[in-house]
Amino acid sequence: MPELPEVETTRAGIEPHLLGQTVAAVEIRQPRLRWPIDPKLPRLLKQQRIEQVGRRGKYILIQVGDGTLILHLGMSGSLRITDPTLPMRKHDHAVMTLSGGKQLRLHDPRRFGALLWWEGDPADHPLLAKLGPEPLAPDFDGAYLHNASRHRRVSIKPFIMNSQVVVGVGNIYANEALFLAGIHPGRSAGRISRQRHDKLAISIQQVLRKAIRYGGSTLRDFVREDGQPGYFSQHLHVYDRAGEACSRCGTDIRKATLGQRSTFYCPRCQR
DNA sequence: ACTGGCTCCTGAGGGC
DNA sequence: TGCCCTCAGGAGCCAG
Repeated sequence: MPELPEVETTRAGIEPHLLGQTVAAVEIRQPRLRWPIDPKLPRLLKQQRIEQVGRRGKYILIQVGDGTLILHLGMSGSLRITDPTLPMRKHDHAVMTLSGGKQLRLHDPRRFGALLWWEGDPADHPLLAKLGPEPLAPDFDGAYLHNASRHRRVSIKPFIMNSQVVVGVGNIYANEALFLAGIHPGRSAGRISRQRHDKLAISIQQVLRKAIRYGGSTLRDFVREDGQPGYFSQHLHVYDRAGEACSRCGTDIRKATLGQRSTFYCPRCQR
């Protein structure tokens, strides 16, 4: 399930294949994603030169001459760079053929992803305008988290998963970061001290940086642009480890539901 | 202004 | 072997 590390792994993987290339053709095979793909997209992109492959939160931004292709992988999406002769797979919903001959294919079985066209500054797009800071940027720290959480009663886990608070932290890394910080996922965000928010901000950055180094986490279907899985899954301390011994104290990892999401934590290490 | 619940979708996995 | 059920989840949207 693509969170920031998986999206960044994908972005960095496709970037060298796209930069400076021209879009030769775009084929929409299944327009019904989270929002319908604009039928004009192939025409809008044709002959456009790819100038930048960026990222904002979990959105990949492919900037061409006249605008930006905004791409979200949802929970089951992946992008691959392939040879055009490779047969299409089920759920290959959109295909971009590049001037150099390779193809960029969007594969997304659950179709929670999105492929949108935007002319103008991507930061002004309604989906991006209200996003919180990037967790790996200097403006994200304990002071910010502490300030943003005052008088908020929501549990800390859904709080850090809220993209208006900070982008890119999904269920896996929220669980992991709270474990590293020793904070119980159900604790009210507004009742966490400045010092513990410092530790949480650092833990979020640590777990995301490390996951990016390992190419993200592959649980079910995430693959990199070359089809390889990510290798961070084996470094997860609590996620999907209910009943296993805590790596720090040996207590059984517990599973609970918080904000309709599976939550894993060590009842002894996390308070 | 917040908060929690619902929703989209398909495939994996478990029970019988 | 096959069928049915449950669960997984990003994030917009809505009601209270």
